Amino acid sequence: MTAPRYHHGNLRTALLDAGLRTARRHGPNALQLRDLASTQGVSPSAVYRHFPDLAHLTADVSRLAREQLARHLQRAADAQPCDVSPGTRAIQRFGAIGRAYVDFAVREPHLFDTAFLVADAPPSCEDAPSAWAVLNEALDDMVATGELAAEQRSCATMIAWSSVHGLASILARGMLPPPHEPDQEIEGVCRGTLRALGVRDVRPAPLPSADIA
Amino acid sequence: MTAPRYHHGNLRTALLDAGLRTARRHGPNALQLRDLASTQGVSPSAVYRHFPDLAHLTADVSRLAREQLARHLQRAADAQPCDVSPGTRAIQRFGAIGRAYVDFAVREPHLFDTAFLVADAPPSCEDAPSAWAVLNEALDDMVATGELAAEQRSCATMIAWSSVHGLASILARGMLPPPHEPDQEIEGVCRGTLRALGVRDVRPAPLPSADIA
DNA sequence: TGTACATCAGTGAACGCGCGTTCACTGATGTAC
DNA sequence: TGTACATCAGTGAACGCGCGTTCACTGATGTAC
Repeated sequence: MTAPRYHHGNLRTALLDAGLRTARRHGPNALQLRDLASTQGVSPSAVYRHFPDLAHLTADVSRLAREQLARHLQRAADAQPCDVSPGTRAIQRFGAIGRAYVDFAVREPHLFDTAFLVADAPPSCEDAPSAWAVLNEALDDMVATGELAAEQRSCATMIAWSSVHGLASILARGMLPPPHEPDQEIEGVCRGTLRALGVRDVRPAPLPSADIA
Repeated sequence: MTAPRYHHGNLRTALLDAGLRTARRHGPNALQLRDLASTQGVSPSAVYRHFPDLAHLTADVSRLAREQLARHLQRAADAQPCDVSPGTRAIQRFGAIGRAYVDFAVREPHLFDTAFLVADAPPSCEDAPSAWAVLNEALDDMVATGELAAEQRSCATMIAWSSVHGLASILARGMLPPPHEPDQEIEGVCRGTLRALGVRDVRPAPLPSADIA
């Protein structure tokens, strides 16, 4: 146990991490300046050494949530097997990303909400990694391997993102009237997305469900 | 001008209407009990004659927002021309509903947020009309006219709802990095949805943009 | 190597606010006889 | 047709709370000479 020191040493990062934990457990509305300060054993005003106000802190917590999502997507894509043709692999990676997106939302609904909250301030830097980039790289790979027609490419980002983001939102917020079978809905939507893009129906290999946070 | 009476006469409805206006202008987080009471010239405690607490009031405002959405969808479907074959008409109605869904979200983002907020209490009654029902009737019509294969029917609701809800959320919350051309994204996603469902690519007739609220 | 000093990163008390909710109450309404 | 009375729908004051933010301050750190 380290004794509490006058200088925290890493307060900014510690506040963001604590904010991410709070948001994950209780949703983005639970992000409170005084509360976060107290989790670090620090007075409320200390926060103002590192953030102009709560809105900016919140915006960065939101960004961290998006980055976690992006890493989750990237991991899912990278976990796909290599011992298949490049085209098949590209499709499998794409499918894995879509499923991981929904998986993230279902398993961490508060974090998903946090990632896409409407912020009152801009984040302090750009998303790194960026979920948007992960998706687009996967689409580019499908074009490169000839699995996705080039003339479909410009609409493909929105077609894929919309369907998967919509499904994720619907499931995460419990908007579906029961009875429903989430796994079937997910498969149905993912296969539908492939048809929308005119891509072969290849399913990704199932993954061991890795921890998210 | 009617003089303020001791008995309001219609306070419950008036509070919900005021709540809907507030939510529309400032978002669901702006719904405050004291504020709503004061818009009706009534003391805060009067609200408790009609609602157990703010959460229940909020849940009903959310329901009203969903009902407005449902009416907007129904109007769009009903405005499609009749002088075409039943199958073509069914597809056009379906397309009109999807576009109206996105149109609602883009033109009334706060109302859209309100419609799908995660409520702490149940609404006092079921949605009437219900957007879910409007969508499913349109899909049933496409099956009835032979435009949608019966074996696609079970997944069709989620395929359609997901893509359109996702696009609506993305546009309403300004999540798309510029530059973007909303109208093109909408057309792209709607046509993609038809491909996902294996339905002929028929576009709905453009509509005069009616008032929403 | 020691020391003065600027700078950085905290403290702690207070401000001002508005929130949802409760409580004992009173004014208005409608119904039974 | 008038009147007593139960019921309904409000009032108004207060409670208790916790929030974000500001301010003058002090303790710790690191650098120049």
